[in-house]
Amino acid sequence: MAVTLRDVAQRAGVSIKTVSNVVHKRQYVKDSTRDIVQAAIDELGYRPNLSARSLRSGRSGVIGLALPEVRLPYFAELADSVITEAKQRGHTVLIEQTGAEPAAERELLRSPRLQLTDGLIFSPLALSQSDVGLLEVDYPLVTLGERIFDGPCDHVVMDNVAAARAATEHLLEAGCRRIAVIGAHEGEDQGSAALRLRGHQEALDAAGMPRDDRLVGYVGLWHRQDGADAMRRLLASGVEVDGVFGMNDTLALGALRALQDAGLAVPEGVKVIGFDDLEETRYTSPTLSSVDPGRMEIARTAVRVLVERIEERLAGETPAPRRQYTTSYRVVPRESTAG
Amino acid sequence: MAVTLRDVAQRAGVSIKTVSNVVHKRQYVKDSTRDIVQAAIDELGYRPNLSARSLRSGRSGVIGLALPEVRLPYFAELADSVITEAKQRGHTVLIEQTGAEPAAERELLRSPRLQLTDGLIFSPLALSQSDVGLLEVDYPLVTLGERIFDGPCDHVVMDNVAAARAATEHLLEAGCRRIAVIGAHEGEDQGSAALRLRGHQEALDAAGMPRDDRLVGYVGLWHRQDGADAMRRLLASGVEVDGVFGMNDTLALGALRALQDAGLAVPEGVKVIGFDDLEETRYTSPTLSSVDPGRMEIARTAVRVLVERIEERLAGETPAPRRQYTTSYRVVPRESTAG
DNA sequence: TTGAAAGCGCTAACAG
DNA sequence: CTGTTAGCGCTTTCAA
Repeated sequence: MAVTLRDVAQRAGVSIKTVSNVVHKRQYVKDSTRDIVQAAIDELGYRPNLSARSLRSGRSGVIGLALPEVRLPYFAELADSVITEAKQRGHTVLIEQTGAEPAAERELLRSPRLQLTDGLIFSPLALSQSDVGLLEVDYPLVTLGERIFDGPCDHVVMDNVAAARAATEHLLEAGCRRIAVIGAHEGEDQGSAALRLRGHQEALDAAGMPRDDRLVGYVGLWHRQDGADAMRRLLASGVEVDGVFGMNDTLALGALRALQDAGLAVPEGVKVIGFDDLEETRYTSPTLSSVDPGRMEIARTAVRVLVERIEERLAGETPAPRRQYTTSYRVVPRESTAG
Repeated sequence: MAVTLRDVAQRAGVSIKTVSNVVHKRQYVKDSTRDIVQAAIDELGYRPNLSARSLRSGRSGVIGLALPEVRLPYFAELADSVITEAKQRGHTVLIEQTGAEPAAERELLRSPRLQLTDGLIFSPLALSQSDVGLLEVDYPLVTLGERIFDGPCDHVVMDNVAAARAATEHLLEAGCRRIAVIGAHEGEDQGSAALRLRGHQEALDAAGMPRDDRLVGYVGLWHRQDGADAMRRLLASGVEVDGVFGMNDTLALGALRALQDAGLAVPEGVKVIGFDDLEETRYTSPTLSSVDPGRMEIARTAVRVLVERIEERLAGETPAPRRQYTTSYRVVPRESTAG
């Protein structure tokens, strides 16, 4: 079966401690000994048993990433960034999908499935302030997004209000006066949808433009289909529209499709901006203006903070106070808001 | 620190074996005992240490999934399917990205990073027949795709030649006579690109159409940009085109964009079909015809076969012979090949 | 610079 | 039905 430290030690004629020292590239091993041991390792094809190492040392080198669904482009790109960053730091990533279901999100945090993970990066969609107690867990946890403001854990967040405000300001500068916003959630007041809606309204207010409820497109999820459906309903209602802010790119692309189906030219008749700066926005027709939420920075920060917590914990230090990290965003103008 | 079986046993006044029996929902536990133990588990918030369980039992409940990059939509959707299917069977998924680099793919198979994984689903891009020896590993391994025909492991594959042939036949039936194919790899003869090119050519041959090298678009990768660039080169060369087969949807969407930039109407002037049936093909403008490669079936089969191998191995059975599984495909006509 | 030995938390064989 | 106990492979004092 598997080759163990003991096998290598026997082959090399040394103790397992010495082999362990070689494996971990520790000093205090005579060069000649190291060579002999290394040769034995290579011959036998020794690979450390990570379960045993993890049991003994208390760390597995695996971090968990919980998100709604990886097939949604934003989360696919986020997962990519997290995996890449984690690899840099010698960690692998285990992915848990919550399907954006509140029950699944709540269960996840207590799930034994995470037990061989050193810590968790969690992008909740459905949790709200009332679930804040659930975030009191006995392992390192970093949350992403803005659902939970005052959780007991570190938190990486983008300024959704300001970013959304910038998106709508961009449409205003492009001359739009009847701006629809697609992606609102009925009755929500602290999720991404609520914050982006607020930013949108702040931009309108600052420009002295009236808020018009008929220009708010409510949706269930933030998929393409939802964007298309909401846009169709808006158009069918007969309300006049010359600009659309999609709360994410997939919504905006769905809306774009609905506009084109209705014979409206983008950007000539209606201008459209999305949010997330997905790769595909560079290849649609027209290319889609968007807000870059600083995905790489979010991933990098989350992984860094999590790894710091893991190490702090392992060292038995008293935990530093929880922090909130705010990343930066920027508007990326493309064809859909040109001219 | 963490609550162990021993703690629970002490609290409940039973032995750890009994607690273990309760945790594993085994029979032969008196109801009254079970209740007491369960109460202790809940009170103490016991969660099994999976590292220890894994060390002892030889299985971690984690399967590895190695792919080029999750941010590529096809792989994002594949990962989603694999994760969903694995969850059904009580496994979690650890993702490794190879970045489509040969060296990374080769290293991965020997990497200790996979050591706490029960088995691996591997979607290689750069390995070739000469690397077949690398696939001789001492853990359960299932490969996806068609790079390696005669590997020593189970293999889930779609019939690329037939599927590509069907795509080009679809264009021929729609009346195309000058069909470009985008995505060929220079000098390759056994990867997806080569197989899909072959299928394309078979369709031309069967229809008695000439092969025209000027209609073959060579690319480096299969990203949108590559599709757009290849299409632009083709158009710039002055060759006549009335149909385009993109070897995957992102290539096709890049090409679509290039066609539209050149003022060509799709589908009126040029018809376009892709491959992968990504969700976004339903929302582009025009919607993109594609070939559904049976992603769910691929994922489901791969996970099932892998889990079977893991169990076979755990039971100490002599391994059944390696098998190849071929999944089904179908052409999905949409607006880009209509009329 | 190297060796001996304890034990991380759990499973399962064996005993009662 | 329930308890006892021997390791799984590794890390890590503590000695030598």
